[in-house]
Amino acid sequence: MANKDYTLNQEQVARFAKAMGHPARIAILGFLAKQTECYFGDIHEELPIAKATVSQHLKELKEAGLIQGEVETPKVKYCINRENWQLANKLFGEFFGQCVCKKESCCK
Amino acid sequence: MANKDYTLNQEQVARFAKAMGHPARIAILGFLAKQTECYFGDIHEELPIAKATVSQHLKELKEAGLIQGEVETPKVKYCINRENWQLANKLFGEFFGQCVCKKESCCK
DNA sequence: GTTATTGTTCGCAAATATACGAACAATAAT
DNA sequence: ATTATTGTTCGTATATTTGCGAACAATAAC
Repeated sequence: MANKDYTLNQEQVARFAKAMGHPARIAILGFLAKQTECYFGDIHEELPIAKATVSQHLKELKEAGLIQGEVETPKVKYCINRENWQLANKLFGEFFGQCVCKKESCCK
Repeated sequence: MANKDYTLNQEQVARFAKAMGHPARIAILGFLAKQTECYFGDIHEELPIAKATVSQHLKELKEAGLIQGEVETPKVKYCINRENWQLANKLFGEFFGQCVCKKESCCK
């Protein structure tokens, strides 16, 4: 084992990836990405899961920084966190772009 | 709840993302992406975890299709699965690109 | 003050994920 | 045949994730 520990970049990419690692959360993000109107109820209607579960997924996405929410009593409005969305886009782009295997395979 | 179920695209993105949702696996992918020589021992040396755990992470990455391995007794050579790497790159690019929040925020 | 609406939080159960050491498998070297 | 090298698999322990219904909170409407 070498110098141990992971870089901040690796941790950040993994954090974003982990948040995106469930179809329901991908569906939520995709839904939010396509609009500017975005209430909890609308999101819930799009998904085949209970509202408690939806709320939990939203919480995880929020903690990962990919979305944000604001209360408009009695509703709650969610949307993409634009800044972190762009950061994630950049990090994933760099991550995939670093592969030397663009033209030739490594293994056979 | 609407039409239920997730699309194949959503499932695939989530599957790739889930596989990338751990710093050790991000480190492994990053390491592999930068070379054409890539034996288990080299990967293990880069990581702060036991070989059994490394082997397990490699298995997950292989099952997700992001890497592939071939035995060169007594060693095992791993590398990026070029085809799926490019697919992942494409899917993530499209995913992040679909956001309408490129120039204006949705929420305040 | 009830009642209705909209979401969140709590408590729980079941399933997965993470990590490790020990045992094992396959070959090569002695 | 023993021994050494390189990884995988097994068994196990612990932690996290996923999912749900029920209870709760915050307003608004009556």
